[in-house]
Amino acid sequence: MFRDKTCGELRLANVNETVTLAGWVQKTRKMGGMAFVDLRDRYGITQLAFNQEVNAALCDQANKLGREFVIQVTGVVKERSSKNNHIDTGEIEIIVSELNVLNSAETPPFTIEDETDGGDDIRMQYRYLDLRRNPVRKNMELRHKMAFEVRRFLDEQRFLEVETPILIKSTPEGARDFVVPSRMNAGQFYALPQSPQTFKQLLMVSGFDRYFQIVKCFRDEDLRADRQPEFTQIDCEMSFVDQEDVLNTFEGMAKHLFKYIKDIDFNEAFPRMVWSDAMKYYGSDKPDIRFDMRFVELKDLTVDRNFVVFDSAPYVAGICAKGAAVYTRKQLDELTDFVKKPQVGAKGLIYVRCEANGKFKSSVDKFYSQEDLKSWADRMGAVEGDLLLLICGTVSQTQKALCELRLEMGTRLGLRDKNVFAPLWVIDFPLFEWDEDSNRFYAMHHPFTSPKAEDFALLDTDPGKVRANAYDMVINGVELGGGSIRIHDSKLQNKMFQLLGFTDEKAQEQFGFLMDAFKYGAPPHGGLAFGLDRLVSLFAGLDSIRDCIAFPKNNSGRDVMIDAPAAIDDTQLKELSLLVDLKA
RNA sequence: GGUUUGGUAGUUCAGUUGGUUAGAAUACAUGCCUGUCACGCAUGGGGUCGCGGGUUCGAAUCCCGUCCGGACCGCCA
Repeated sequence: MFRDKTCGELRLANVNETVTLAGWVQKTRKMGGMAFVDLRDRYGITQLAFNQEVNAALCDQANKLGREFVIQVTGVVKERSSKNNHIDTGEIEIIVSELNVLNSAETPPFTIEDETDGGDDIRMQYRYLDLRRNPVRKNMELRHKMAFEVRRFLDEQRFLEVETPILIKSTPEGARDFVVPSRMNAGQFYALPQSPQTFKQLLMVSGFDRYFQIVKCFRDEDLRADRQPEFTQIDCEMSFVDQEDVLNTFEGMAKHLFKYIKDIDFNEAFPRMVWSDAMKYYGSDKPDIRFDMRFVELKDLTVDRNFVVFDSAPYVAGICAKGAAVYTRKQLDELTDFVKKPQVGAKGLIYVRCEANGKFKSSVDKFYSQEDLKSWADRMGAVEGDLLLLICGTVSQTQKALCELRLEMGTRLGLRDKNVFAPLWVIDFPLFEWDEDSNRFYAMHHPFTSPKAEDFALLDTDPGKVRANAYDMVINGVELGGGSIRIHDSKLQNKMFQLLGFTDEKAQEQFGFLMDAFKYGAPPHGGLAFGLDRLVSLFAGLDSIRDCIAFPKNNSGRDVMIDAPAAIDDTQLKELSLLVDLKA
């Protein structure tokens, strides 16, 4: 046995016990006649004490230990004469009688401490060392605990975890597929699943009733702080349910996680917001409702004052930043620069300060009277000390820019506390999205999403107006999960494929197996999928999902530790019947 | 594909208007130190200033190209 105790568990109660510990050398403090070694494992740090007078040879041996050496020690637990209340084991230390170096270690390229001196790049290259650090390890522990609680909750709800294949078929809709060449079927390719969507629907046809899977999904798209090419979904599907059932079940799961992970009780039901309102008031389908600052339309109050910018814009709207009238010219210029960044895309920013005695100071005083400005302020619910920020342009441009500005102001005004959680459901998404480039409709969610029954008639007349039985769970402006009630009727599914521009042949080729399955008694069903990585990073207050993934990819989709992706041998290529043309 | 920002010691960074031998902190090594826990003190080693080209008497610094990171837009049913 290498050890009988861990480095995190010894207390005053253990004094005089003889124990054996094993772990890594965090730090040595050489005091001449004595030496202290901090021994670290997953569970904590325990101080080892050595004394020249007690055992000179052992003390010399301790003085030779380097950072991250792996050692095993045996000794007696003693109360410290000077205690350290910063660590759990700070009241005791081990008077070592036996020291065994299990393995030496080269000096690591960065410090293995909570506040490391290593940058992101080097930490990723030596991720196995980074994972020794408390903050990273704690994220992995949280992830484990959350996945565990998800399984516990869903098991109690009689969900069945079923594994679905990773090597499947490429589909043209949606994200780009990662593709795997088949050796035995020359010239043919598997695709890795973007989600187990069709399989979970088939499981409903199989009568599995309630399915879930914590599963890796793959999308070959550019990365972001909250997007990795391979990521983990909590994928769920239920039969004989309507939208209300699905929402209630998974609101229950979210509340379960908040309760058992963060000890937060949500007594109220999560608010529901229809998609059109989310866009109208927040300019986003994933609004951060930790703070209000809703958009207010002002077009009708701004016309006919010879201000061409507003007069020529189809849409004028603003937000009211509470207490921000104190903003200086410099700060306002910063905000103007912010909205004019190409990523935000506004042409400019109009401000109105609500000053003392009902006076207004604005960047458009030349065009608008105090009464005009007051009418804006009144509609926006502004009071003395508030700052109005207005943007104009097309509806979609303005919504996007104002959304970014709203979030920026929320951050600046300290309204986005990471310890406050504001969940909601966004519902009634449009079924279709028009794509200008290809001049056709795309499914906003996916082609299996059912239209709302009351909008059936619009399918033929005005497909763009059809609403779907689709929903997203949004917390603090993060889309954590989404799903829909599916189509379970093969005729309706055929119609959807038609509207999406599939020929019968193409639909049969791509999804024939699903259409066939629907002929054999498909139950009404629906479900959703949560992003586990996002859920964990939200709970941990992380800036990037990378921090809760053990071995993540970098911004360019590379694993810098194992240096993947990489070229493969010609023999491998030949086996796979592949030719590489880098110029193509 | 685009916007933006960075690359200088093992690591994190500073480096002014182009000008002497490129600095700091930390890590590392050596010595001293008997209650440290961010131990302390002293000494020391450590640099292809990402790479290539150009301008110049002179380039870490300016210009062009290129490679590699970060954030974001497009993209992500």
